[in-house]
Amino acid sequence: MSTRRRGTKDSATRRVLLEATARVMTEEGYAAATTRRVAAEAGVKPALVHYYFPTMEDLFLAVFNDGAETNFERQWHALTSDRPLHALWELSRDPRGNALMQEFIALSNHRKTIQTELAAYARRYRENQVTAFTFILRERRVDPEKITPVTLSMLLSGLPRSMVVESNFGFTMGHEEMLAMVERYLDILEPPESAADRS
Amino acid sequence: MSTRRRGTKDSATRRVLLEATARVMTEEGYAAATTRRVAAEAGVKPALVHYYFPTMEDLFLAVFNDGAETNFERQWHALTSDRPLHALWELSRDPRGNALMQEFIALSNHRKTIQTELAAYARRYRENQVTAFTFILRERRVDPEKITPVTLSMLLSGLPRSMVVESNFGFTMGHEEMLAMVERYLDILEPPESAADRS
DNA sequence: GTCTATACTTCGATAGAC
DNA sequence: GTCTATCGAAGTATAGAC
Repeated sequence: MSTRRRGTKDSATRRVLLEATARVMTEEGYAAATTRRVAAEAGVKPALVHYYFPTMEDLFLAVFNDGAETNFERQWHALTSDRPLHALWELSRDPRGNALMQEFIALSNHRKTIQTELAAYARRYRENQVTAFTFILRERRVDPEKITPVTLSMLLSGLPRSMVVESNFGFTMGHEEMLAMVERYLDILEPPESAADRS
Repeated sequence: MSTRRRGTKDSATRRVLLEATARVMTEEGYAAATTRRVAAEAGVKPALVHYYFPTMEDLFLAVFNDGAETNFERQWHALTSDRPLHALWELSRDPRGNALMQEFIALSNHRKTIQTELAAYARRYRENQVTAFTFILRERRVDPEKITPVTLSMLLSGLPRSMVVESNFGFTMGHEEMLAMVERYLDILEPPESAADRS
């Protein structure tokens, strides 16, 4: 992260640039997010990009943190909802939050700074889930031999993630069947109409 | 795919270029696989790359098909082994076959031709598994309410895939626990010493 | 048939006018 | 805070020498 002078943190233009970059990245891949392309998407001149973000790395990191914050908020909403497991499953199936992170994962292959941020983000995200799941599974008296908080977390995140990836290149074989199976399973852990509200 | 004149299919230089490209892609990401970088890795002049592969797209497609073939061979070995489920799980956990495909998935975001190839590859790969699993699950009398061939296939591929991705950016929280859980489960379907050779 | 020299484009980034 | 002008490096691809 460079320390050169730059625009204020709450500038409207800055926001426009962040959103333009995220849009380009999700729709055309991170490699398409060039100074010129981003500027065009934001409706400004290329040099202005470097006024707000001295290097491309600064820009990518800002976009990442912005997206991470959004994802944490969504996660919070899901975890505090009536049926956290169902809500989380739906959230993970949503291509919106996934697409951008997918690009950062790819980008992290040759940007060490992104790699560090990504690991910290993933850790916090999983920890949040594990904390919530510990309560849920304990309350449901689920046998730890069958499933544990962290394995459930990995299942409910990893599985939809790879399904979203497959959908993105037009491959959906087995998706519906998986969907039905997972929902049957989640309905056992979290009955539909809170019919099984045990003490 | 361009139709311009190019080197013979079995040229040694061609092979060197394919392997150099695969190496650069897996180690530094697809965006690093540029004409110059690949040439340097292969120890040839940049322009020679375009003699064998008129466009970068031609090169990417050739590398993809090469890797796909390797993966199909590995899959075949796993599916025809003593304990296909265990072998397949190990195969999917292997970063080697995964890393390159991961890059092509990212690349497919803005290369339509890659996208098409990828979908065809994924389809064939999953179909192979589903065929084998149909026999295995039927033989084991597994309740289709619990797991079906295609869902098992998705689990045994998607889960390790997202674990490999996480490992790549240095995040392994829960991996060991998941590993232990899956192996316990696989041991039920495929007992260790073929102790349960029924019928 | 194999490789090199080179054209042309686009990249990130900066200096300085407004 | 935004724009014009421009730099050197790196990108793909081609024409033509060997």
